[in-house]
Amino acid sequence: MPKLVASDIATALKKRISSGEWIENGRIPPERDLASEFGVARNTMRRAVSFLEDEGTVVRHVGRGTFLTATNPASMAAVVGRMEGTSPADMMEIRQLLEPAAASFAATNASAMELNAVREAHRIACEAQDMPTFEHWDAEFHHRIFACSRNEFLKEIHNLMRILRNQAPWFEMKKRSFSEERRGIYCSEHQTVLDALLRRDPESASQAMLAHLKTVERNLLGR
Amino acid sequence: MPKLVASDIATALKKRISSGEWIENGRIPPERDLASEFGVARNTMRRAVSFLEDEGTVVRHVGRGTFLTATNPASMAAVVGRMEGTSPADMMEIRQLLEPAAASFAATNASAMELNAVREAHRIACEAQDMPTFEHWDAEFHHRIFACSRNEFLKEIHNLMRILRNQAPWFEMKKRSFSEERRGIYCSEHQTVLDALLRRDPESASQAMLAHLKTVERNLLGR
DNA sequence: AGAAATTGGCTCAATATTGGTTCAGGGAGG
DNA sequence: CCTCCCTGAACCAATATTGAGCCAATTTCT
Repeated sequence: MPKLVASDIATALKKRISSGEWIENGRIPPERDLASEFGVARNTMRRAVSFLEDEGTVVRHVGRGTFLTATNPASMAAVVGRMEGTSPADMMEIRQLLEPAAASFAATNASAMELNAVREAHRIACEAQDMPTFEHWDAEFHHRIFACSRNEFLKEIHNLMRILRNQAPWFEMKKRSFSEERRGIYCSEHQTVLDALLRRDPESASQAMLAHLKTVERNLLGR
Repeated sequence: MPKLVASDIATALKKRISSGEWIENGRIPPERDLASEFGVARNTMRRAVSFLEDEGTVVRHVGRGTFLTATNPASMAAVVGRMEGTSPADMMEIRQLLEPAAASFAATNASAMELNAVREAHRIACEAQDMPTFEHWDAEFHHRIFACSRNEFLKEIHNLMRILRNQAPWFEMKKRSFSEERRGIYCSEHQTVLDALLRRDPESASQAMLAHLKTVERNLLGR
């Protein structure tokens, strides 16, 4: 039997990590525990963990413990936290990437019932008499298109964008950029998108959505 | 068994919350009760609850109790929760939308230093002797490309994907799909992307990245 | 209205956990 | 014999948990 050296322990550790066992809190057991579990001295285990540390797989803090990088639950919350500072310009850029694709997916995947829901949101938005109502059904129109994209991840990203858009920097911006004329333009552009969806034409749907988003961006960011 | 720390309690709490046990009043038990139930001191439970508070999962009122939030932060947490169930197929679809764009942005926006960082990650990945190391620097390569895309929102979405990819359903899949031959292919594809970035050629960078992602998807989902 | 109980907010000293470091010894292989 | 690496132990410094007490806001009971 080959002798156990630190680098062997390191690869054994990596295997354990890959097994996902410690993913939960992103924290791996104390060196002393690991050492006894693997049947080696703490010194050896320390050197093994040091390999992982050099690789960047792991970070250590005196008194706190050793943590997997980019996996701890706090990081998820941190991501969301940082997202709250997203600039409208950045988000609009990404919307122009995702939303035409969502429209394209919807054109091929949506059920008749789902398309009806999209049409309904469009109709109510067009008939809305005040800005909050219009805005709500405008958002709903976009949301329902994502809803029939058949991609859960895409849907959740849109939910994120939706939440972010209801926060501080957007609120004023939307108010500033709104006008009766623009509402009319939005409605007709939505109509174009909707028509493409009903024709089951992914390419047109994607193009129409992109055109619409460019209009929105122009109004919002004032170019 | 490793010691129970506040963050562990926090994740345990989150589980209890998402199990819907306290949904009725939207109120969770007093700290003192929770502390004794989980077998920790009140101070520790307080710190655990503070995590949830920071995340916005919960609001506290002196004399009244602690309540689940029905507003923005909670829905944000819900989004994150639902995202954890994202299927690899869905995510790969979105990666193919976002990552070529990131590469394209990077080609035009990256500083020379940032490109060096990308090259460095590529080099280490190519020289890696074992799978975890390769995987780490492979991920780092992609991450650094996003890092110089100059779009904060895009970067954060990628952070999300990165975290999700470190969770359960992906682990086996990655292990299954790995082979020495494939590693070689990935390295050469990365090289193509890197070359395009260094040439400052957005179009080629985007195409190369897309081609790479299609390879990854094929290997991962087994077509 | 007023008293009592409940509940979160806060502080503090004592204790425990955990990574960081060092050192003396032992065993395997050249 | 010498080198290399592991073992075992002790101690340090950073951080966390404990357990207790008191306060302030709120609710509930009298």
